[in-house]
Amino acid sequence: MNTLHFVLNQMVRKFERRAHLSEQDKQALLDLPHQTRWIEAGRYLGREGDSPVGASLILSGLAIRHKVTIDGVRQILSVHIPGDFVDLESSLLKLADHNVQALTRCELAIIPRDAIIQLVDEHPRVGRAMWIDTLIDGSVFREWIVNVGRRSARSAMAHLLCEFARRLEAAGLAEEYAYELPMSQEQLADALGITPVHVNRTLRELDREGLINREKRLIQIPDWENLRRIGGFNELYLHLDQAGLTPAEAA
Amino acid sequence: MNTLHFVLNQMVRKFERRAHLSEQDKQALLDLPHQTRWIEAGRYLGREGDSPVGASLILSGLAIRHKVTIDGVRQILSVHIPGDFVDLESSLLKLADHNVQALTRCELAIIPRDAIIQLVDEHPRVGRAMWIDTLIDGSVFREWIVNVGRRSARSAMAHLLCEFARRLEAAGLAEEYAYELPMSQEQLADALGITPVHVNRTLRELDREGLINREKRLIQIPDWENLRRIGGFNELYLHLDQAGLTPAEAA
DNA sequence: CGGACAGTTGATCCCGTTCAAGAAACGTGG
DNA sequence: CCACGTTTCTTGAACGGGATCAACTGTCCG
Repeated sequence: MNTLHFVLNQMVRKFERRAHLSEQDKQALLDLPHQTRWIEAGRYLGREGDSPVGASLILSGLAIRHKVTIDGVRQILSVHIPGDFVDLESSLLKLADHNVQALTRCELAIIPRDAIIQLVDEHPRVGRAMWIDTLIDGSVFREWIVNVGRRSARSAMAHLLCEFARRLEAAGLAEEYAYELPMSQEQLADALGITPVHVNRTLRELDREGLINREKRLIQIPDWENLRRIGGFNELYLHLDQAGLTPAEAA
Repeated sequence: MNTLHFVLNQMVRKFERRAHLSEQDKQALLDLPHQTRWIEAGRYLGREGDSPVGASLILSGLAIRHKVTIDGVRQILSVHIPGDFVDLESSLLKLADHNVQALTRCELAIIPRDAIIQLVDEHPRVGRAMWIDTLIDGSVFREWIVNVGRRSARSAMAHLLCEFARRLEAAGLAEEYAYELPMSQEQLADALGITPVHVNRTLRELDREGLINREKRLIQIPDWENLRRIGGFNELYLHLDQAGLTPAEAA
């Protein structure tokens, strides 16, 4: 089984736990017209102000959403992992309000806008499952606001590392306490709303205190409970019961 | 015509511009079972961790969403005005991930969770219009991330004031350049992720420079173009073509 | 071997915080 | 209508987390 079918089937199982899908619903999902494509790191999948063309399901690799302020400072809004839809909103909103960019080399299944609209019209339950995707996205954005708005750099960094750990694990892509974080310190800075220099100091501090171990961009968390406490991380907002896979599915 | 019918009809017209609604769709929206209720300022409509009971349509007054960090600091996530649905997510997610609180005395139409689910099942087009509501919510959250993450206090404040101006005007509730902002400086601080003391200084500075005029909590904007520039405000993210009323409707 | 980029470190600066206290506005009851 | 407690707003002084600037190190890769 190739990556595409693997991810599509994971998606169907994920959606099934959100809304009761009929056999036709499931088949319609699997039959979605799409084009699979590899995208190089750094390439844009969509730009602010563009008329969007369609949604992309990430098959492998990571993508980010970001905005750039009037004076050229970037803020990363979210990081997306395989199994995530990015730009589902672009099928229903007229203009993209942010940029979507490949963080690493990515394999995508690109689904035309019209196909999504037709699917949700004819299969309301599938529409509901996708709507829930959007709702969970919103929840993650809300937590991100708290992270950049009210947490110290140290706490925000701990929170971010905890979030990645749990999301990657829930997607069946990593063990909870060890994963690769394919972001430069500059990109982490843009995610946390601080400077790269301060990211460096914050990471070293967490490392020195034994809260994380770093080996290049591999992160290993030897003291989850304390990292969780420092970040004030409570995974409720990830809605993993509806966003992730069951442990059996992830295995 | 009372407030309820006025707001419901506005909502139907708003939704009509998002998805082509049949007469039955529109009637089903108007027939939604609900209970109208007055809520005192400060009362909670829902708390983090609660099992949600249903969505609320704001008929009058303002409501906010917020979260509180582990060390007791509050971050306001959004401010909602009449015509907004709050907690639409609560109908589809199992646990509330944030608090919803009345900012002023509020009149609400509370719609039970089951009624919403049934409505969107039987009327997919209505579901799509509501989904778009969620998507726009998400867009506003994203801009909020930029505001607390990457803008100076001065710029963030200017941006917030611009956002309120445009949203209130689009809802037909204020002229663009003058409106009441019924928030204490402490609440503004929690929205911007800064301290109340600094809110005070920031507001006075904008005032002194002639970018805003304040009379108690009335804000008047004599120099829109400059305030917009300082805030880096670009209303694209509000998706007003789908979120607001046409000028004729707002009148 | 060399050039580019990511990571590291030190010195100095500043935006926003903290603490404190006074002034104004507001609601409430007599 | 005034007295008075409470909340909100305002202002000053000192402090600190993170920014800024700059230089150096390591690493990858053609």
